[in-house]
Amino acid sequence: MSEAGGTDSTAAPRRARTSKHRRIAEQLLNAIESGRWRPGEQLPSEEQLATETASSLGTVQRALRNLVEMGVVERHHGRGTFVSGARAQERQLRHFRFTADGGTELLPVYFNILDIEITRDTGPWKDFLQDPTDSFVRIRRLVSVNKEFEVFSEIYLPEHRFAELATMKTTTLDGVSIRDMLAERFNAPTLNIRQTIVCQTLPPRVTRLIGQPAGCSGIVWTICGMTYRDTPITWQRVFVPPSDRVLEMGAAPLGEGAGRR
Amino acid sequence: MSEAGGTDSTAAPRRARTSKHRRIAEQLLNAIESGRWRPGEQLPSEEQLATETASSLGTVQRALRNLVEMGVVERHHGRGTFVSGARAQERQLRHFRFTADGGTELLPVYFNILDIEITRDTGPWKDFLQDPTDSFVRIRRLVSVNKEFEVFSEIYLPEHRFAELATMKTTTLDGVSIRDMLAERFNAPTLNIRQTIVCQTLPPRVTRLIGQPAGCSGIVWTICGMTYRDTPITWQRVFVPPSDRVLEMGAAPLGEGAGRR
DNA sequence: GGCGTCAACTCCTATAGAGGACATTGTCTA
DNA sequence: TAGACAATGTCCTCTATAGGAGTTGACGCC
Repeated sequence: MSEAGGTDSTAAPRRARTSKHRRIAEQLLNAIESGRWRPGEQLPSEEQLATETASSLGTVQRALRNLVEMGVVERHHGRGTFVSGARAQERQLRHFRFTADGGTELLPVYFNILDIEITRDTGPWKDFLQDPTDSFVRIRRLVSVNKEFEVFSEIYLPEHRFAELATMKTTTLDGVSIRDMLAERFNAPTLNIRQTIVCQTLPPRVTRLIGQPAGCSGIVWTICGMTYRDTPITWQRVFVPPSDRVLEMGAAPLGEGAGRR
Repeated sequence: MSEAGGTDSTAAPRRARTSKHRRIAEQLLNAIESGRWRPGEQLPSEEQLATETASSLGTVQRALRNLVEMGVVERHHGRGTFVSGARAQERQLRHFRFTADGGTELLPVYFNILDIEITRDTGPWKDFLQDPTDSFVRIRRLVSVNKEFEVFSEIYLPEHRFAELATMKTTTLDGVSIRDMLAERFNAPTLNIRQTIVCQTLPPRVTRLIGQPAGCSGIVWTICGMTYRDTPITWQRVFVPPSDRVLEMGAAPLGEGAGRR
């Protein structure tokens, strides 16, 4: 693990403030975050990590189990431990999706980028994203849900980390999930979210865009996205017009066996 | 553990289909579910459980850690392991709450029961609740959010388990959180939920009740509640009129250290 | 009574080791 | 060539043990 850089942080300090398995998890998290292993790549084996961190197998296993819970890595019996990729769709689905009635059928969604710009506008995103320069990348999109109705979405990201986005051609992002792209190209998977909803009259600029009558009520849905270490990365606001289609907000199943019956 | 009744389910079967720590967790879950220990009560110590289940400390600890994640028990260093009570408010708050803008200030909520009845009506709740007799207890309430606006809520519960509810005086439930009551009186804490929202014109019967103009749009919010073993217990539909107040849908933090920075 | 000390009880962390189960790969045989 | 087989690498489970750390209550002392 010494490649991870700097002093060996698993060395027991004079007065350990955290447990060893936490330190190991923390250290692996650092390495993954810094791109030491890319999404989909395999981590060293338990045994190897144990010798590298001078700890026993059980301790390493506990650290790894913890990372699994956080959604950072995946473990496969007999194969190995891998950095969770953007392909971990189940986790994405967990967050939210549009479904037909009953929640059985998942509706397809098509993205269409309007613009990508750097803005210094202030708003609720400023407090959440905490960009040192108070400058943000804003992506505005029209999202078509099953070609039945449209939804307007704007995403704000801290410029100091995602400035590169503003230089990208909008066409390269068309049809792509922003979250997948952040995970793959910026090593910033969305691991956790906070979301709020409000029912309000939609602003005229929005109703015009999504082809709804002026003064129409709708849902204003705010999604704050966080990556490793609960670092805020996205502040997204989605304007949803009235419709029969159901918006499903998935809750995470808890515990090892919470999913099964 | 032999008090838990029946054959000792921790005995290793000829061909173990699950791991021992899972069996232990399962068994403790059964005991808690059947009221062997009430919410707030203390479980036997790790050591005692280990001898009772003829397993080692580490195995019992793993089972207990699992139950903690599922929200079934709480452990306190130096004190013991306790069945999670309805007082585990953090878990409740995790689910959803109304807040003032910014999500900082939590708005108080006042319940007012309209009626409690047994119904054989069919609807989406039928598929979810799976009552063998297709009979349900329905509780309808008016909920005042900070005395600013009102919300209409109807909850359906399977009759075979909650028939007793229909015999209760509405006044005994006034002002009480249904979820807390289910946890305390029926030993059925809400451990997990699935929720969906739709923006639609509210039905006239609802707008009349909550003092909104006819034809008014609003959020129809459906919350499916589950208890131990993901057993469905509540199907709730809430009608929320337009307002500036924010509905916050909490997501569970994942992993042991997901909360900290 | 108030206060400190101590013992008992609890959970928490960590170790070393054994064996099992699953996946992959390469080799050998029919 | 196709299939059986073995070897290897990996995670998974479980055991037994040791010590540390937080909590509580009893006891004795001032």
